[in-house]
Amino acid sequence: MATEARPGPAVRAKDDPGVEAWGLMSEVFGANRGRFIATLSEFDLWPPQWFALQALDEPTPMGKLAGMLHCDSSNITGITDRLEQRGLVERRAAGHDRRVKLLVLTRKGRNLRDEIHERLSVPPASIAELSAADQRALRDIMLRAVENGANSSE
Amino acid sequence: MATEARPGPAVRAKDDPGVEAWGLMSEVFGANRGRFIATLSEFDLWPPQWFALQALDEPTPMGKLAGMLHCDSSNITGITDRLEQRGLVERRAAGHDRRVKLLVLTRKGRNLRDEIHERLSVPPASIAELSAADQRALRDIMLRAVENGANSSE
DNA sequence: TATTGTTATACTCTATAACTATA
DNA sequence: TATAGTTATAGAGTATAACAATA
Repeated sequence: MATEARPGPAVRAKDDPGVEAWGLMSEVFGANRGRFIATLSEFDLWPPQWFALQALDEPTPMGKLAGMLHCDSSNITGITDRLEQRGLVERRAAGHDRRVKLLVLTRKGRNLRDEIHERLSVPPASIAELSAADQRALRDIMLRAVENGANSSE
Repeated sequence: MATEARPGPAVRAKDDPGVEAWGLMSEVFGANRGRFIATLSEFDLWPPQWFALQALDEPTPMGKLAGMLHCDSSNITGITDRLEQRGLVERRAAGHDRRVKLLVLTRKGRNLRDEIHERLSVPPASIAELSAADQRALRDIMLRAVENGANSSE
């Protein structure tokens, strides 16, 4: 059996622009991790608490939030407790099913979410220093990528 | 003082391709979080352990690794303990300064790092389904971005 | 004196399993 | 019976402060 006959992913990577692009994107994102953590820490938020605030665009059952955060439902209890103590979210009855509790952002929670979102939306130097043409091209490609994601099964 | 006179970041965002591009990149990355966590979990690794394996390209003082992972040195002790128990890294004397301990990947650690890297390097559908031209353009733009990052102070 | 890595402490996140209350 | 959320538990990550060994 000739192992060279059918190149594996590691070999293909060098010729595959998609793999290369994804690797470079990961690098740019990795370089941004420090600022991300530092920003949340300024607001006394742990990453999962931020993910929760960000996910609560509309009243959301706790179990559904667990799915969005890719964690067990039991964790959502604690995360919610701490956000609720700070007055950032509320537990609300669901009406149709008395087992379900809907999480809702308070006014204070919405304000905090918007403030942090604005801070994190500032692009890092690696992106901000691209030429205007590159920035526009990148935006357009990413728009198409997000469309792909929306149509994907996952 | 007219608050409308000088639009803030939130207003600028809609006209700024860099901000838009960064926001969309964040969206693509966020959508990939589930696969990232699931992949590490397959190998019984927590994210910080993976970041450590990934950072250890060469023998590295523990304090320097703490800087790379943006955490306190005291955490590196525990993370290293667990990686060392599994035979993935080694603590080695530094020679010139007997306070310093260098962390080195073992053969087993290098193999595991390469295997995981190969898995994570597969682009998500949102990127893989872009046209060949878009993938090449994205790769080229990201190459310039990474260059920017390398030249940046941060 | 200052620095490297460790230990002790306290808090948060994480999954699993057992539980309550609903359905 | 099955499901939504809680509690209990144990292991992992996190920062702070105090410490030993070394510089």
